[in-house]
Amino acid sequence: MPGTIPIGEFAKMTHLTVKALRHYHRLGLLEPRHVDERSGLRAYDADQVRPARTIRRLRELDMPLADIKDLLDAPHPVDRDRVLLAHLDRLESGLDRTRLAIAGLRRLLDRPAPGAAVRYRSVPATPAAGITRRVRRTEVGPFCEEAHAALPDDGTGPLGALFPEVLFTEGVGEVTAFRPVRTAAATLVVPAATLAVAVHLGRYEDLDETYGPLGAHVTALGVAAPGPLRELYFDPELDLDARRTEVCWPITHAPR
Amino acid sequence: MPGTIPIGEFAKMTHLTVKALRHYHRLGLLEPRHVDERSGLRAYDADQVRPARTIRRLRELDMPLADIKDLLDAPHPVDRDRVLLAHLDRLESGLDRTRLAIAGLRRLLDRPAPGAAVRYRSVPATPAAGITRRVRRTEVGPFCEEAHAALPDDGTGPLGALFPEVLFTEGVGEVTAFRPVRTAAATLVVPAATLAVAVHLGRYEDLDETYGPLGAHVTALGVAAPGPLRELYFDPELDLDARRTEVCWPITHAPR
DNA sequence: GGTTGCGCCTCCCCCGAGGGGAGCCTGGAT
DNA sequence: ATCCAGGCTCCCCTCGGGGGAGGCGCAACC
Repeated sequence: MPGTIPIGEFAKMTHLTVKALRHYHRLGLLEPRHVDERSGLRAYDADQVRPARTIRRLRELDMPLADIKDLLDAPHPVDRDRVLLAHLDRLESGLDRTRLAIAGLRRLLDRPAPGAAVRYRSVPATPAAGITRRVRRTEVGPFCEEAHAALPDDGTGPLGALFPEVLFTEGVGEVTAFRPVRTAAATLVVPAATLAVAVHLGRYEDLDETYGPLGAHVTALGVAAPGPLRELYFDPELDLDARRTEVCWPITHAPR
Repeated sequence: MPGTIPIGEFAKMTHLTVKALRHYHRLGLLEPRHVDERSGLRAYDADQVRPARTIRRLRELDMPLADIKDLLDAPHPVDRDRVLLAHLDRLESGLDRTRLAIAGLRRLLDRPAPGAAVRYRSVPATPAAGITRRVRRTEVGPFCEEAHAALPDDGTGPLGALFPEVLFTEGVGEVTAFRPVRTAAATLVVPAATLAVAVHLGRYEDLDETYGPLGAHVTALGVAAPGPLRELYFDPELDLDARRTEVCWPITHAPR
């Protein structure tokens, strides 16, 4: 006689609420062993307690239900481990993010407004090897790292990236990671521009600290121009805190 | 001339999306310096970049917008620190939760089904000192700890708690933390009951591992009875992993 | 024989922090 | 004259359920 445990009893055994159990049923995550056709009453079996407990533990790790489903459906323990490890990686990077945010917050509270030394520069159109992909702003770091690693280097210039304005206004856009190369090896042309440039020292995650003063400077002078922003990375191999990055904001002309 | 930076420009400076900025405006979290009455166009000022960055950092810490508002509105740095520390505590406890979940998951994957040794026992109505409060299941641990610390002890019996069925089925209910005392000092009576009892060794957070087999046992015998479940805590002063807890499930009668 | 009341059901709306997109307005460039 | 960029509002969607309304069937109680 399959399915003998009513949902309320099952809830007590698993410490999952009735609401949650019905939700998991609807999603096909944990189907009661038997559902009465007339009344719709759910009936569970004792051997479903373990999967239910697994779900509960994974939810305590904030794993999305879709991933939990994948994990439970995976027939092979290897696949399960893969999903699990992927999630633990996510947790880990969330932790990193938290640590960085705390560090940034501390700087924000401790220091007064830093201000930025801004220079102006006109650059010609430059042939480069590059990779373009539509990414969210939160994924820019990993994308650039990956893309830059895949680019050739013939010593023509530093690594860089182009960020369209929509990336900032809408949070997603076509980012181009590039490195200048001799014309023969180029896959794209970094457009000519007149730029206001500020130097950022430190982690890439803290670049907003330089964008603020730079942008304020540019708009205060009324020389802001449309077009993608760009960043140039001079010491990607150095320690996180020692990296020098140029942030370049398009302008119509160098003031005065 | 207050308010000169349009929202898109401000988004580039702060790395907040236009959507997010409008959302913060609606909530009164970050009001543009100026809003055109006719067109509704928002205009920000350069000195709003810093508060915006603060918001961004706090959001990276998953602080709720309401708390961020409190923090920004707090005139006194002491108040700010209080809100901030409270949030860091929350993060910390979230981390604890994660660690526990990982440990529980490991046990779940490593060990086969543990099974539970179940005994039966009838207990008489017992006078006790107790505290009752409506709590969510996730807050049961802190509540019991706090309540038990406030209860008198005359050596009559071990600490315990009563959990109504709705606590499990709906996730919230009136929990009673108690300790048996001589009649004169009693504030409530723990009701008489016939109980199926299983012993749990280890952390309170892992008690569901004992509820499962115990409940399965009880329902398999068909002797489940209505009424609150109870737990008795024998070694609350021992190390987390060494604590002995009796989980008591109401039954109609001891089988055979 | 009513009438509670429990345990279960479905259905709908709600949260938080925005994302996605439709549809409109306005100003500047072509 | 037309197009587009960039702004606006409004509405629906996400995810993991919580809260509650309203209904069904069964058991116990008066």
